[in-house]
Amino acid sequence: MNDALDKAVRVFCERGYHATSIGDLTEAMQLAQGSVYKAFKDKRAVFLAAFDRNKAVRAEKLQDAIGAGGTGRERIRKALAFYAEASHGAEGRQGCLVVGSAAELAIFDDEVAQRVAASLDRNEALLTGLIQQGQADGSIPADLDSAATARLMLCLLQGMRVVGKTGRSRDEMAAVVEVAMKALA
Amino acid sequence: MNDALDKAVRVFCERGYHATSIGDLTEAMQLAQGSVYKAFKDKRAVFLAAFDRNKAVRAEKLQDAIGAGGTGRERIRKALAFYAEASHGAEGRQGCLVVGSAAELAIFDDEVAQRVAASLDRNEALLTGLIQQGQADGSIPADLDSAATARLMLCLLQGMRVVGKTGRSRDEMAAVVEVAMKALA
DNA sequence: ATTTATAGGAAACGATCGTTTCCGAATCAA
DNA sequence: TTGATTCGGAAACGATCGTTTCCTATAAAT
Repeated sequence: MNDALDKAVRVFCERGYHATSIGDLTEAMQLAQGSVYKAFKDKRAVFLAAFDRNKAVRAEKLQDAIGAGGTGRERIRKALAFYAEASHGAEGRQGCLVVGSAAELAIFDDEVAQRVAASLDRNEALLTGLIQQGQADGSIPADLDSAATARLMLCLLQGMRVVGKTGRSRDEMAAVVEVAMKALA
Repeated sequence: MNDALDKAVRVFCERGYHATSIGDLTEAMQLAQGSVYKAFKDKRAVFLAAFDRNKAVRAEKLQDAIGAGGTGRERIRKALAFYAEASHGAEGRQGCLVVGSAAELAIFDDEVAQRVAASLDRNEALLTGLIQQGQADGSIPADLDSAATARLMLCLLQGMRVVGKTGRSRDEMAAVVEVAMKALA
């Protein structure tokens, strides 16, 4: 089922919610229409499940990317690099489900809006934690505003995914990461 | 007609392309269906016209915001503040047509993709110009990578519009701007 | 005043969508 | 082998969408 949801995630990323038909989903998930409606109440339920699945997968990959060791500064760089990697080439063009959901559904679907906000808040909190770790281990100045800096990083990450939809190169995005590290001065 | 297109822009921002019906457009634009189809070939043509109209309006407001005088550094700050202002409260929730188009249409509509890329490129070039002006007037270090820094600013601006959809306060966004200025050190 | 052009608005079209229902095939238990 | 249960897939539903057409009313022009 998770495999099928991963396929659904890709379709929803590429086409958005309203432009993906049930046929698109069944084709991508390799399930019959009957099976889809047996497993999910309706299209929206598939979307919400795909959203949650995507959130879990991306969160795990992000945790793997930033690792357990290293200074807070190094781990911040790895987090930025992780998003840079997802914001170029084919994966960049595929887009981000959180960004797409924020743009398409956040106004008219409270439940989706809540999940989008929760995803962003979670990322913001993770960034804040990394910054505070850096301030504790001395790799980031103690007088830095950790909350505002984490918020800047959050905006930057989401923006990279937007800009990445227009087809940028890995080097372009990697250069952005290097400049962004100045915010930790 | 520009008034009507401005209304169309708002609807497309809030609902996205696929979720806005012709009825939504006629209601917002205060035009009869017949009039819409007399002025535009189809819904997509309305969208493209609205996109262009939005681009012109926002570009003019941005130019007004950054002004003609001041150092490059000051004008960069004004540009960032202009986007911060658009990324909080009700206007923030309304969203950005460029971001929405990038997420929803950039993959399956080459013409829209081209316009989205052009909008981003234009903003990136404008930021690059402001940075280079700052390097010329001494308000920004000469050894700074103007291209990469402008790209970072572009990602940040688009990201602010994404995060702004979840309802942030003016102060939160203003604080991001202050931190972002560190990238010009 | 008559004609012409224009905009508004209703109606109807084909198409597509999400959803439900139904039936045949396959799997597994007894 | 028989029976029950699950799953795939086709068909059909009502609804909605984008689009076209047609008719009326208003205003401009002769």
